[in-house]
Amino acid sequence: MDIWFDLAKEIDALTASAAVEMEEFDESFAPDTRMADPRFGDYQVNGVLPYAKSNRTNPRALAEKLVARLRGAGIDPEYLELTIAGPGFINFTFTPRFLTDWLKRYASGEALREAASALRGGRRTVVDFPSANTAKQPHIGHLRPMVIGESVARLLEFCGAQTVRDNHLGDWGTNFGTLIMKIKQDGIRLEDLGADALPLLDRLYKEGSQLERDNPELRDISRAELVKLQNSDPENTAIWQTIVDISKKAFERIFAEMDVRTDVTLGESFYRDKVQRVYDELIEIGLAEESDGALVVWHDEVPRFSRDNERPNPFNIRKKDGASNYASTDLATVLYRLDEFQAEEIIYLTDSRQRDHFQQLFLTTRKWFEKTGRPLPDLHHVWWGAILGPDKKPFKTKSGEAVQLRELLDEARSRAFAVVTEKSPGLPESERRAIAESVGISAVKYADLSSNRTQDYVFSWERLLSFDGNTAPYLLYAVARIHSIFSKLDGGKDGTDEAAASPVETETEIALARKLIGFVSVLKQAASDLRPHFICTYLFELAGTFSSFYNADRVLVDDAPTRARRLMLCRRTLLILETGLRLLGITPLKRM
RNA sequence: GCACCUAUAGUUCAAUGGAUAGAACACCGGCCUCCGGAGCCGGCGAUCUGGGUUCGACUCCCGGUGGGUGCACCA
Repeated sequence: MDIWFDLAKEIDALTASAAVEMEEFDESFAPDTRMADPRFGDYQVNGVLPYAKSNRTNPRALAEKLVARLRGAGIDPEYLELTIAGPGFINFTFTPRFLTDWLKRYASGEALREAASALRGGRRTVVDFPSANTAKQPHIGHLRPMVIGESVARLLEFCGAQTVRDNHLGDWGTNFGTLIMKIKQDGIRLEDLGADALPLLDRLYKEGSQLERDNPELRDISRAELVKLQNSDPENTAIWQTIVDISKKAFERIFAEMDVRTDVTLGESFYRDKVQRVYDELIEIGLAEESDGALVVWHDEVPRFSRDNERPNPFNIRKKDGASNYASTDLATVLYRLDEFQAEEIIYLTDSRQRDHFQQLFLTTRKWFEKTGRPLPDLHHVWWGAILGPDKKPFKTKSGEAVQLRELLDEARSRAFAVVTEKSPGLPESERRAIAESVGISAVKYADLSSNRTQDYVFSWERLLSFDGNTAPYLLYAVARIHSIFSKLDGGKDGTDEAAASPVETETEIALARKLIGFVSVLKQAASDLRPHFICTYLFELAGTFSSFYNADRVLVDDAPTRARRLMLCRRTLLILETGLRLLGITPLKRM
């Protein structure tokens, strides 16, 4: 029997093929393999229960037969034990020998990555994030797209996807009309602004919008400025370009601090000459039609997008003044990603408020590509809930403004510095600063990742910087602690040979080994649901399982095989913890 | 008004239709001459409400209640 990597998949396949050869089963049988409660085993096959029910046979007896067949079908009893429980659950438990061999087989980051790369084997995937805005200072609303997007991209890449990380910059919207109007009205010379340009632009836009609310006739001026921009008017284009450059620089600084990487930045403006083709095609195939002067797509089969609604909500792909909007550019973007990147999958990361937009985008794209004979990439919208303050309302400053990202990160650093100084007063200040930098940013990221993204979560400095509980500091500490075990051994070398390690033996060793091999299933789940919190939950549990082991079983003992296997468990825990943290976009520390 | 999301211990979060609903914080009680005490072990304590489907429901369906969000020319 091989040392399987994807254990659930192998068990599922083995069970299915055993059943195929039995007259008691037909094709409708699905093993339904899943991770089991450790009390019962490592994996469980539950599919016998519903199958027996629909075929009116005794599930327990059926399970007995299936297990007998499996025992004769290549399952090595030295590696894997099968038992039946209750009404017909089949439990699979890997033996200490298998656990130990698995740990020896998947011994490095490279080995894990290589094995995992089969999960998405080269799939060409565009990850659309973090889609920053222009003319706006980075604020807390930009946190989740960066943090969740980076982690999702890393998860996919670890699983072997070939990704293009595309920062789909919001650089072509109606807001430029307002902004240009205000800039001209105030006679502002952007080239004189220097370093404080972005906060000023942010303010100008807010003031401009307010002016429009007070004087509706200004909206026509703004609209005219936007149309001029879209028609390549040199003056407006120059203003626009300056604004975009200022914004990009500010965001690039934040990306660097947050360790967010994108491959390309193809903003909405990039598609300005590509929307006409979309209009033409959608009109030609009869998908788009005029409504109140705008060009729209109705999806009558979905009640809330249908034309006979009380409050109609069509997919508006061209405004009545002829200008494009984000629906136009998003459609052009899908086509570009298909033509240029041969995208097989596109993943969009935005907050929950854009769910309707993406649903309409996906419906429209599907009909459009079907009619024109194009392959349809898998389209996914990865969305999330809001960050709430202690009062359970959206997290804001005391004056009701959005919290600036710069201020948030600075506060994370200074709070982390205070904590690190309290815990490790002996370290030199420069090192405490460096640790605080990492702990602070990691803590903010981890808080954002550790709960199910579709839920709102409550932001609390105290909790996210705590060294107890499911937090970044706790996990970073667990990593540092294991590093220290090895740094004490002969200058970092443990002087033992893993091949000499005997099979895991004590209850706590076995529990830890089983937890470690469970990483693969968790990785798969996180990558297929695009939910990083599965990784967080797992790492936190792993750290706890390790603590129990480390407390119960002394590592540095004289007996060589025992010492070797316990050191191997330490090394592998470290490997999985560090691998997992990196998948979250967090760089582990060696000392803290 | 219509639609979507959501409701789990005192609090913050888990739980691909599976076995006794898990953690952490807080609270209470134990352990250890402890390889980093930023430790280990245990206790207390919860599925908003009413129906339904299912061998099996926190999970799926229907009706309430509370909270959030969205409803074309903003992105």
